[in-house]
Amino acid sequence: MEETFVVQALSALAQRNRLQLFRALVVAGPEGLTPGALAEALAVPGATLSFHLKALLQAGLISQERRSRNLIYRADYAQMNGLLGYLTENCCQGQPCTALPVPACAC
Amino acid sequence: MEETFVVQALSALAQRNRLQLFRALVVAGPEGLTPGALAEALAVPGATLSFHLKALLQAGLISQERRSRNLIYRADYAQMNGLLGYLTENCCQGQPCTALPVPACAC
DNA sequence: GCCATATTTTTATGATCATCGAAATATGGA
DNA sequence: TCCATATTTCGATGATCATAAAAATATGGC
Repeated sequence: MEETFVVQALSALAQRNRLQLFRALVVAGPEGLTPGALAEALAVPGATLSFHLKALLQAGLISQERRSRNLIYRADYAQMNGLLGYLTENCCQGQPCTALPVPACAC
Repeated sequence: MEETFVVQALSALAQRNRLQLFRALVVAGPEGLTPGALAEALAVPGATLSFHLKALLQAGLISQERRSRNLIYRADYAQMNGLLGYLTENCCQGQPCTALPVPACAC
């Protein structure tokens, strides 16, 4: 995993609106959510929401699919797991650590 | 875990210098590293380094201890694990997921 | 007490980010 | 084709961040 990608992904998550957005999508699971549903859930104006969804999308943390008139956003669990794993890589030079279970979400 | 803390921690990690700093401390393990060693390892001026160490410290991701003339910085593994767990909390409403192993580093 | 070393704080500058109203665009149905 | 709905892009504003030189501070040894 690229350091540049990791920084971008962490930047994307390091903001209240976007963190809530991402978590909502993580909880929603494979069905995902539309911008409309998210805007209502988080009580954020459409333009602001779109701005933040774009950031998460460009960071590769969520995906977008058109479903007729709606868009559907979903969390990208693979990227998320890669990101989490990166932070603990080579922890303690392997020495006194419990073998690092990379956090897995297999939705 | 507080959302405010999570955002601050993610912000702290969402920067190249700080990410490298944190990872270096994660790899270093319980012995930690001094600012001098870190400055040399990352090739960053002292003032810049100190600025970033402070951010990680205030975010609770690392700890500081004075050891005579040197300071020693260490990664805070508990906070890191809490942070990682937060991102996957309530994933997919519990449904089709492999039970979430929270990533553990027990250094 | 005084010096050398290690580290932090101050300060200034330029760069990037968050917000959201208004305008623009896409989509499906009539 | 034309309208209504869903969503995004544009644009302006204020706020926050990264950098690093220079000055300030802490520590231990002499």
